[in-house]
Amino acid sequence: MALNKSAVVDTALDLLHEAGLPGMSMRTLATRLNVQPSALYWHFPSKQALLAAVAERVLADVAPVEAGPSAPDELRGVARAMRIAVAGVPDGAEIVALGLAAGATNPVAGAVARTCARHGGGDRAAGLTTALTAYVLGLTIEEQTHHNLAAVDPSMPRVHYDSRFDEGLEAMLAGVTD
Amino acid sequence: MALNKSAVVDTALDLLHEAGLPGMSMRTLATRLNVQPSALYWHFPSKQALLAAVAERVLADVAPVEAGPSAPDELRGVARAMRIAVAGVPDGAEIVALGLAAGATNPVAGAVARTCARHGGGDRAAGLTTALTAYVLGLTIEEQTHHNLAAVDPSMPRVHYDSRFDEGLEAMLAGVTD
DNA sequence: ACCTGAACACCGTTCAAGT
DNA sequence: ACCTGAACACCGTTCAAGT
Repeated sequence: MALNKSAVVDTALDLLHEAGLPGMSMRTLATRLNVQPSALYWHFPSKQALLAAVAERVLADVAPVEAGPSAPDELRGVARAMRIAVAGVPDGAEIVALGLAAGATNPVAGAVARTCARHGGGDRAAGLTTALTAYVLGLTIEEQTHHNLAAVDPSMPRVHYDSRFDEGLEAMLAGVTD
Repeated sequence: MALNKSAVVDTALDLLHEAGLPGMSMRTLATRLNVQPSALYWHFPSKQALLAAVAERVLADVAPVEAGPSAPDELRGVARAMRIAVAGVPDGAEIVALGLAAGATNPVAGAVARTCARHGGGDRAAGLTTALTAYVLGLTIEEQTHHNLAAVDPSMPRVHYDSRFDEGLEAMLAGVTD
């Protein structure tokens, strides 16, 4: 049975769930696929390109947001959908940041555009997309890094990122008056 | 002349400015310091601990923000000061995210607290700190990753992150009504 | 077209031993 | 206390050669 891109991405996601990014080397990936490491380079030009493909898979799993009663309600839903997809795979936030930097299409952009079409404020769509995306990725990168550090050093204080995420999101949506 | 922590951090920052994170290995660092790689492990328990110390140095360079006429004005200044410090060193955003995850004190927290003390809204101080910090780091990580990719593949389309940063920041401060 | 085998040029980290 | 020397167990990537 021949190797192909999507089988490689599948197995990469398996390894990520088992041991995170440090456990997913081109060599462990090749071993899992019963192939030599060099075989992967026929399908992907580099590990970064492979990770970008993983990022696109993760982004494809961002749940669509149905129409809501207000713009803040819908945008809250968009941000949470992005966070759930990205936090669902170990080191997923870092991988998705790489993917977006490499030019992957950001599903938040379309969702924000639809919200602005329904509730107005289309002139701020680009800014809102940047703000929500960078916020979700920034906080989740910190969270997943913290998780990796705490796994090695259990004396580290626990931090509750889910409630911090909601707090920060509400502050963003509320804005600052004066 | 004996080695010490701050000399190691100094030289690490030199190497980061010359070649970014990929160019700053424990081995290149040791070579630059005329020492064996293993010598570094007397001063720092791991490379991550060393990078956390680099992060604290970067965070110490966040410029303090003077009192302004309004809360949004001050918070804009806080976010920009954070961005300037972090974007000023190659791969600085990723390093600072690691530092914060490891427990470094975030200068944005104090600055936001002072702004809330002056202009009110102290109940949102924690949320605003989380929102501004994660936003700055998230966008700057994407930017610096994009920069590293474009250095290897010059056919990549350029992106202007400075204007995107301002757009996203204004959207955050404005908030979403309805 | 797709993969093997073998190598190249690196990594972070450990640890006995020196001074 | 502070560092050397040498090793261990890995990396990503390349490339001739096979099928």
